[in-house]
Amino acid sequence: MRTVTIRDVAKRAGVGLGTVSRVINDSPQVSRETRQRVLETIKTLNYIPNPTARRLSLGKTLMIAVIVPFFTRPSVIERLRGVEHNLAESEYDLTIYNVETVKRRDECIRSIPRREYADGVLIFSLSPRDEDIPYLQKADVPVVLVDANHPRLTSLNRLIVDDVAGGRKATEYLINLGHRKIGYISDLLDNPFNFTSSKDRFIGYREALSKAGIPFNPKYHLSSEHGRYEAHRLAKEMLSSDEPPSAIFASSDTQALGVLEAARELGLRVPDDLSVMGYDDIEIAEFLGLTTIRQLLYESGQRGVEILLDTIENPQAEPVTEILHIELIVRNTTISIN
Amino acid sequence: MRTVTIRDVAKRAGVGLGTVSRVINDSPQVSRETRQRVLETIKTLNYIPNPTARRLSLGKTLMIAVIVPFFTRPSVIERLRGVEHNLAESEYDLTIYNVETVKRRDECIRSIPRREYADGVLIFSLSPRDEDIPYLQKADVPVVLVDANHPRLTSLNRLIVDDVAGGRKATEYLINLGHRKIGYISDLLDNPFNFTSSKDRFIGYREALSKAGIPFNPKYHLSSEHGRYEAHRLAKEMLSSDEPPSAIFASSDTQALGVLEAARELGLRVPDDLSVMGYDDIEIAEFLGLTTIRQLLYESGQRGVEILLDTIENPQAEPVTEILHIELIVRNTTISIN
DNA sequence: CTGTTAGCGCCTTCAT
DNA sequence: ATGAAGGCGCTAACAG
Repeated sequence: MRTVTIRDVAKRAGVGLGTVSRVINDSPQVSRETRQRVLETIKTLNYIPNPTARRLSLGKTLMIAVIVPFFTRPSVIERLRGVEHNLAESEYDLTIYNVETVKRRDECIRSIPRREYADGVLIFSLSPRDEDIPYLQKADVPVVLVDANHPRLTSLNRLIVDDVAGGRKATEYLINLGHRKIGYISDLLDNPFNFTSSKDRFIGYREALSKAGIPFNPKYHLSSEHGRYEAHRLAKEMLSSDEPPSAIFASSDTQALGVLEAARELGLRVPDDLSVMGYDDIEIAEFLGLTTIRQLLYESGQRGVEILLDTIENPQAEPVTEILHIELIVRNTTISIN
Repeated sequence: MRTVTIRDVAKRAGVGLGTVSRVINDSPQVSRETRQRVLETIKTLNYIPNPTARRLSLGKTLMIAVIVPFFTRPSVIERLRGVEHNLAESEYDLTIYNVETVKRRDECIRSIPRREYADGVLIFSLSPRDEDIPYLQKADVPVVLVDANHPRLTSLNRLIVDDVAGGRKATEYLINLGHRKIGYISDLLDNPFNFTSSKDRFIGYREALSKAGIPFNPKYHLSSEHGRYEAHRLAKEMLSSDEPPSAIFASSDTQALGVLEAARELGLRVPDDLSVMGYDDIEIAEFLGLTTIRQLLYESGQRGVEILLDTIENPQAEPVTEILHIELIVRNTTISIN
């Protein structure tokens, strides 16, 4: 049972294989009846064009690659949902390059953005480092950085999240509620993946404090690997100290969950004894009534694809730089202590 | 800046392009020094073999396709995590075919399991229907059904979840706690995607009731589309009736969240006024202390890949049929009313 | 409108 | 050990 090729169809339909190709590709220059005949034998032979051969011949991969770190994190999934939505109707397939190690991060960033691998590449949340620049600059396919940035990469499309502003907004909100002892629990500020969001949010946090004349207390910043359990541990530590904070700002909703768990464990009522705020507004945040900073995750995926497809169609276009909108979502894990 | 091909390398290195190919593919029959020279020019030319061309020439796609419905649902993600984990080290790339419409479901099931598209296919949670059988039977690549089944498809590898047993287990547990009025909230039992889990769990639920001599009350079964909001609505309806249930079994944890919300809204305390149990044991279940039935989601993805890769290597092997383990996880949304 | 032909980039067999 | 040539299945340009 050999695979049916275009040649079989041509022979069976009594036409040249160019004609079959034309039919497949909806070329207008085929007579109605020939097309009909070809279509029929395609059906009876159960023929499907070989995508690999098409790709080679077209010189296109018909694939969009997305390089994402830890693709099972809720915030990442939300972005991917947006990507998928806008890609489903297109002619492109989606390949996901999941990055969970630094080695793989480097490999992906350096080797995937090439014509041989994809017709367009989305890079999520992995800000290029100086060493990556040359690879990205000579990328011969459209690239969109989403939630990632590098000042020198103005040649790439970028959807930037202003995490400094987000951190500031969150902290200012807590300050306005009367909080003075505000903890910040985050993942590692400096990390080999070059995730910058926690660091930027920290900068915003510091700025807000400073603007309000509140000195920064190093005891109020604890960090470790990302995760609910880790955040749980850190929060417990921070809340068990001599002078525990009255509010904790976690650098993601997932980590905020850990903070909530720690509070529960220590018998602290939220928000009465402790205000908690997260970041991202993932789906579960609403269920939990978690106050948080919403970033448009789903939309960032959608918009990223949009820009990518535009750039594929029109490679000469000026690279796009957009700042993604963020928004404070007040729910009921935060309370005024005035 | 044309793409560098194997020919450029050959010319530059002063060898035939066959030799370059041999070097790329670690053929032993290349002299040390020639290999060295080729390797060097590969590096200086920054050459990467074109995967599309390799695929065509090898007659392999080097891709594993996974067909999944609603890939952003937590339970699905968990399975995909397992897949990704076991695939990362292999030579295969992962393409995800996300199914959110019936049309797409049929297209994917019928056209993806072919040599032209992938070297192996995983199908998650989409049980084939009779009409799909011929397509699947003549699939010329290894296929693994995970959480999906069809009695007549013994030629395919299958990882089966015994949802009848799961539904029975959940219901028996509630009965043992003294509950007699037990609601079941689920998605549509008959649906065009042919998801069978809710229906099977319902069967188990009915079996358990019947075994305990409890007549089935149709008012205690409500169903609609899948989702937290939908389940919320159904639960509210059921709990607002004349004779509300003392326990509700939801056909997924996500839906159990909706039930919890409804209870909260109606001022019912969980578990004192209402016992709630879910299904799946997704990550958030632990955080919420939700009693549930755990299925090995992550492991099912891993095992699926394992079987797939084995079958690719050894296509003659007998198809595997395994029943995935389930387990009752008791937490604190359920209570005895004896 | 349609058949024929020359690649697309790589792998593999066949001589050498 | 290595070079040359044929072929993987398809598209597109060229004749007719």
